[in-house]
Amino acid sequence: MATIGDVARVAGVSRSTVSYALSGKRSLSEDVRGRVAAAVEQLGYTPNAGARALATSQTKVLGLLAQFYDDEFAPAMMQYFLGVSNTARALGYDVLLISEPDGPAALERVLSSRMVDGVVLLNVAEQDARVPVLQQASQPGALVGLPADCRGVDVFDLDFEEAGRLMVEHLHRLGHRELVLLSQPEHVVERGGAYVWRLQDAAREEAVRRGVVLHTAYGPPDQADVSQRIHELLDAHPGATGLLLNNEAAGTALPSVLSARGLRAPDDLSVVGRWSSQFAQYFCLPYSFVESAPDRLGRMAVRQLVKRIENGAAAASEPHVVRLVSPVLDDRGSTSRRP
Amino acid sequence: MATIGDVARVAGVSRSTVSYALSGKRSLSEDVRGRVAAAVEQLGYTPNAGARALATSQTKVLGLLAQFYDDEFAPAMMQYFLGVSNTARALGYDVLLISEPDGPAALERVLSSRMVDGVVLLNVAEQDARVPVLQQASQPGALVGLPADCRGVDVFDLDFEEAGRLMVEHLHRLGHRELVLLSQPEHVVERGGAYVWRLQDAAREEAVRRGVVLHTAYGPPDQADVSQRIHELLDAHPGATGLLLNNEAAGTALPSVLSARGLRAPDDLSVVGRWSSQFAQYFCLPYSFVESAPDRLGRMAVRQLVKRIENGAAAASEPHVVRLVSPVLDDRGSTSRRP
DNA sequence: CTGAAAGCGCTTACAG
DNA sequence: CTGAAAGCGCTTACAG
Repeated sequence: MATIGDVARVAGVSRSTVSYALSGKRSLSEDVRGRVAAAVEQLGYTPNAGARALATSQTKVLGLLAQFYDDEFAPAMMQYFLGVSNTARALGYDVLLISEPDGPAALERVLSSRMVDGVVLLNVAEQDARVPVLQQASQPGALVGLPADCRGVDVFDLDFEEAGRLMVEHLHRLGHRELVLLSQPEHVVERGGAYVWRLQDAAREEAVRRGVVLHTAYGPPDQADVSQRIHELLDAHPGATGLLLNNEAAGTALPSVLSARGLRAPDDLSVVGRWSSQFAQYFCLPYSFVESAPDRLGRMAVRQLVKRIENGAAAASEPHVVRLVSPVLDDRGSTSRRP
Repeated sequence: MATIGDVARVAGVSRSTVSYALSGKRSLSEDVRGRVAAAVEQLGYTPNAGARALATSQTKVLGLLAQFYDDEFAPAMMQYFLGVSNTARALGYDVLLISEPDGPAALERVLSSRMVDGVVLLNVAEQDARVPVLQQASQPGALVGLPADCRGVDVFDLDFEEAGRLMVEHLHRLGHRELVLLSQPEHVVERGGAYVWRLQDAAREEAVRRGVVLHTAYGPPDQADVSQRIHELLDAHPGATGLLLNNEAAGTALPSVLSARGLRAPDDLSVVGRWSSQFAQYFCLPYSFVESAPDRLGRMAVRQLVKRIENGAAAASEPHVVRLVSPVLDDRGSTSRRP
């Protein structure tokens, strides 16, 4: 592997000159610049990333911490990855993917060994053991998900309260007075998936405010039973004219459930889900939904993170942000005036 | 941030002694070992990964190259990631996630800058521009997917030919004589997704061999039309008693299509898919399927890759492998004797 | 406009 | 059993 010394020798200049030629940090004569470029070309020289990191204390790598659970397929995760990865590259950073079960330990490891200039935490729970680790670290971090303690970190998330209100409001305006909300399985909530109850609680409050009856339920522990759960809910609440889904698997199962019951959306039942447009597209979901915009959240998190990394002292004094993205309803025609 | 020099000072030993104490590469007195441990503890010392990489020429990082396409949701991708990431960590490696659209350039970049000790290529197409880049590199690589040219790389993939034969054989044994196979959209094939026709061609040959009529079709370019495509196929081939799916979206859409037609599996139609068990579980797919085992393939690829990285000279002489994993049919009861 | 030199934080022969 | 020193491949003040 060619080193900067090899390039210098071939070009007949010093190593520092090669370095400056590559970084453009000082002006060089046409002649020297040309000789260096030729030598680089000839030797196929690429700077060694490790050596550069050691000299500059900058790795140009971002850590991406994802939490996986055996009982989750996490279909939105991929979109987060893409949003983070693409944005990072556009800003000159690579992404180190950390998916260890023990998130706090993994975070501590990559941070203290200086493998990364900053981190993005995905799937942040309300009480998330990774957050205090990050708060102690010298590198900045951006979170996707809303923890109880947001000090010293930048936070991005969908405004799930607003999403809950939006879903209820939308159907109330169409004349519906009795709704059912099916959320993720309860174990998602138990491990700190605060977004589930943030949406649910807000939907409940909005329902009360508007005089709408709202029945709420969690998805079954095993997604295989989700069709049955939907059947049970519709059986239990025959007066309900609207179904709200905060559960991707329920969305994919719903067409056959409705078909089995001889129901059609929106004629017999109005339906609103909450998932990403990529998810809707891939699984051909014919329902209106609140867009959860995972790619956008990933992008926002990385932008803010890189800004903090590169602004150095200036950024350190800038206040940290908590940005809750307003949900947008993508109307696919699965809701209509109450029959 | 504490350095090895700080630890040495606090422990009252030399920096090399600290290094040896940490690596265990030479025996030290109880006393010294204890003092070093105490100093490390007291200072919260973690070795700087970049400095270590520079000194050892080993980054302990693996590159993971994934190709994403706008028209794909790639539900299996996540399982590959998990298989790769978990196995890598278990073997002491971190994973750099590379998802740039220009795969060959990205590969060249991380390889020549020595950011990684080796790479795993996902989604390898038959003619894959990343493969020649890898073949020129000094680091080893493992592929998931079967390229035309396998020289100098280790290759892992599901045996899609065998999968195609297995699906046909299974239904033929149950007395079925006319089948329909719905594959991925054609654009997946066009960009080199050889696995699509590897399965399809083998299924065709097996059908001919067994005297079974096999109708084949690609999924629609837009997955949103997949339900309609299934309807069309069933309309066009009323005599078909078995449906084979090499298309995840078709699997999730099928329940409502069957329901709409008043059909039931396996009473009216036998169904066999090809996807991962995680996919089947999350989307509650009630059909028998050939397990595509993405996590297992990821694991195998990483194991082989790490073996090559760490065996050094010994591994270089070892022949490269092309391992096609035999498919396994997970019987969920969606097939039965021909009515 | 260019170069010699120090330094980033490790590891590992070499020496005792 | 332990230490002084060289070296990994860069960058960047410092000097001219």
